[in-house]
Amino acid sequence: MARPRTFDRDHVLHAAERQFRESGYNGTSVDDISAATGLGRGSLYAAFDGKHGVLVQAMAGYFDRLGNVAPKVLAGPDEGALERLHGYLLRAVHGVPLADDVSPASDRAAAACFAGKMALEIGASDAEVQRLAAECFAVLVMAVAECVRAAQRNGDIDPDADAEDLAYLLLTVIRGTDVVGAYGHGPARLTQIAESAFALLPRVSRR
Amino acid sequence: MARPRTFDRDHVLHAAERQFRESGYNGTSVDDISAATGLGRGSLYAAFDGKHGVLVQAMAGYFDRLGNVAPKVLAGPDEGALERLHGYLLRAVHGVPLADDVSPASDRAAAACFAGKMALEIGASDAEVQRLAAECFAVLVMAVAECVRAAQRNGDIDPDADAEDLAYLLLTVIRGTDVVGAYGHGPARLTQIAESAFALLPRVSRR
DNA sequence: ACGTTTGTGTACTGAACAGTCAATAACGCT
DNA sequence: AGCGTTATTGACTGTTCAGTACACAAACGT
Repeated sequence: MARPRTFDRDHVLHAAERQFRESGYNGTSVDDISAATGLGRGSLYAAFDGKHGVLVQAMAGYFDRLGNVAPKVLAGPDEGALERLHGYLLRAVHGVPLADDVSPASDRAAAACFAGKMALEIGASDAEVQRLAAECFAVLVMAVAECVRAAQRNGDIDPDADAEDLAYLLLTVIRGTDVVGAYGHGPARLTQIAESAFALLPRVSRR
Repeated sequence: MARPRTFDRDHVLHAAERQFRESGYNGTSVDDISAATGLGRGSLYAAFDGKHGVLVQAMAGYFDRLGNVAPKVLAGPDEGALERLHGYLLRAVHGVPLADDVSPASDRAAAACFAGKMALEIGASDAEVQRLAAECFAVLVMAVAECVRAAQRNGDIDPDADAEDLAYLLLTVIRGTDVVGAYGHGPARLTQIAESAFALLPRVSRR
């Protein structure tokens, strides 16, 4: 009955996300978003309600992908849980888990957590962004904690350890590598950090 | 022979740092800096060469404080090294080590590493900021690694562990807590994360 | 006491900004 | 084929921005 939109909503939000990643929120103008997505200003306002709306909806899209991909990578039988955790840690540090469309040579900018970067930049003054980012993180904590519990059941991780605490710690390391990566350190150093964290997981009871 | 300046340079840079912390670089206008420091635009340009100059020199000031305080907290005899490491970890997570002037109830915004926040926001497009932030981090890595080596000499940490790797890991955790804090998590959670990291340090050889 | 030198405050400028609006284009239904 | 509905576009507006220029104030040497 009416004119259909000529753009793919998810594709546009993904392009906007890339732009926000590259320049930050305050460093990105509406014209930048327009250029990155190919949409005119009017369309952006009609479809997403302006700059802030684009950010919020781009974060929601990121959250959806995250909530689908990360638990899928981590969930599974108890036997391979430790190995899945290891793989996830290494991939997360290099931004692979979400990079369904990123070239094999994953770049640093794409690796850093989008939600984390936005939360650090404007989360203090933007409650909605902070809430979205916190939700993102909570989903990851649950997925990692469940994987840790699986590894505990399989006898790979000390059953006396608190699975949720370990999950928070591992994800804090991952978020930390985003910052360390921003300092200019290369993938080799980040891999080293991730491996060190993995190696320190409590493997057997020390009582 | 000429009129002396009426402001204290370090005090002004510190006020500007607080403003940058609160609003980010792109979210802070020169007028904001002017209001935060009490200096007029003209004085700011004459003394610091504009917004970018203020940032760079504020980061340099931060770097100086960091380079003086952190090694001082960590250096010392081998016997107390592990305890100093523990104390540093907890303080860093709550922003105490640099808070010479911050009220006892340290706030989250002041805790996050200034250099890390700036590097994540504009480091990708500002080589000078990235370099300064990386220097900051390098100083901390050296100080922490030296403290780890002291603890190893004292028999508190597994001598087979690579001290530098452990230092990178611990500092990555600290930087990670800056992001986790931005998600809105309280000091209790951050303390928990820091304690978990400390508890996982390799205490005895496992060969 | 005066003049030079430097710090300080304010008014100004051109550019960039976020957001709005009216005109146009494309589709499905009748 | 025509009409109503919705997407799309690009120009427009008022505001804010970083940076500059200029006038004034203060201190010291002479």
